[in-house]
Amino acid sequence: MQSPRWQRRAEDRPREICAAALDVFTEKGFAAARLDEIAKRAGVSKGTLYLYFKDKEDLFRAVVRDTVAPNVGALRDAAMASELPFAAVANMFLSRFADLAQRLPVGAVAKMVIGESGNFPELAKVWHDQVAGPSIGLLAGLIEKAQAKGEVRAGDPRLHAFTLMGPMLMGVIWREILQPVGGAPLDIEALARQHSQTVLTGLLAESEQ
Amino acid sequence: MQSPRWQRRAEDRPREICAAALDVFTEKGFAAARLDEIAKRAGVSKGTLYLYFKDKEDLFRAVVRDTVAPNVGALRDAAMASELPFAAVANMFLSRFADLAQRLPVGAVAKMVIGESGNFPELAKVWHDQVAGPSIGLLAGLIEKAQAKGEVRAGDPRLHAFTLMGPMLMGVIWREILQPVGGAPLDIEALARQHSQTVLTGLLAESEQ
DNA sequence: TTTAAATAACTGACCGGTCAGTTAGGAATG
DNA sequence: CATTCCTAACTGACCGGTCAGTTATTTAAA
Repeated sequence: MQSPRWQRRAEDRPREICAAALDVFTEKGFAAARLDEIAKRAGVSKGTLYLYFKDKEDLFRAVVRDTVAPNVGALRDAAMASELPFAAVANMFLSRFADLAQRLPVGAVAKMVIGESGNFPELAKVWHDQVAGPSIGLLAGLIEKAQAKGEVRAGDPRLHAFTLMGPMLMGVIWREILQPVGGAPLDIEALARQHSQTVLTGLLAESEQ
Repeated sequence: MQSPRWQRRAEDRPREICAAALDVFTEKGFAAARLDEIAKRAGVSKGTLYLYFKDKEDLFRAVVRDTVAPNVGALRDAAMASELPFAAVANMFLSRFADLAQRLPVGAVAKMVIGESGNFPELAKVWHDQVAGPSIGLLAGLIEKAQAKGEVRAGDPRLHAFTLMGPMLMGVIWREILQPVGGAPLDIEALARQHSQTVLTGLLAESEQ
């Protein structure tokens, strides 16, 4: 009595397929990703993909959306505590981001969005409108308020936001792209800690300022 | 008396083809780029591509190499003046990078390397070994020296280098990926100026430190 | 027994790469 | 200076493999 050749699992399939697709899409990019490969990794035949997704593009979008969606709210929360001193908020924001980047494939999705931004402008748009834009905007807003209270030095709040977030993005990309080809390992959490300390009070030794 | 259907220009062809290929590869990525499209933009027939390049992959590598190569030395020079105070060196480094990013398609190449890093690991390796690694290493070295002289505060020099360069990378990516889909325009030079000021002496107002 | 789920064989468009043929334009000749 | 010859440079139709998407068929399970 051999086990059945396959089982009907309409509930789990979409998730499993998305997971497999995320792997392949991030490894190869959209165009070079093979549906046969995705099906194989999902433990399913190619035809099955078409039971749950209209076509390759539909699957790609589903993958990005499902992986991005959970992130959206998480960071906003970190800024709710806007009564705290700016230093504390910035600290919290950075460590929250680092935590997120540990558990979710932030780097992988970023890589996909960057790599396919030419072929899927609306995908880059989703990323901008729902992730990067709001995050930067939020930060810039916080910074502006803190400036009004005299907590943060003068300067374009948006550029300050880049100063704050840039190293984290660079860290994520380093891990995703360069670490696999021999780049020295990078501890994102350590980066978040040291960067938040450094950026707030300056890279220069106090005696030099 | 009509002008000839084509001209023999063996000297210029490779450059022209590379330029066209850079455009198409950065727009579409490697897999989605069509050789017919590249040939068309280079004002040449598809067969001509094969007179100068072995195959699509050879062309791709040539494009990346030719575009990356000129950059390699440029930044190193900025650090030669290592007798100057660290603040001056950092300033020079950042503004030099911004200048470079204005004139060369740094963002476009970065996008290509990131997007195709899965399919061309050795390309990511070239980028790491010849561009990112040395730059970070150079910066980290400078920082370490400056720390020894008491100019720069304690902390992992490499992480400090991320703090310094991250925002610039983020700026380049923002311009390349998000600005075209509605992201607010970003002035890289302004970013370099403000960031170098800010990061050296701290984001917090002096009264808060 | 019915039907929804899944498969595996199939199709056809598309595109990287080839190559037989064409042309520009310089060199040799008168 | 005109003419002929020669070949590197170039073209574009074509071929064969690949792969997204379809369909006829089989099977699990209600």
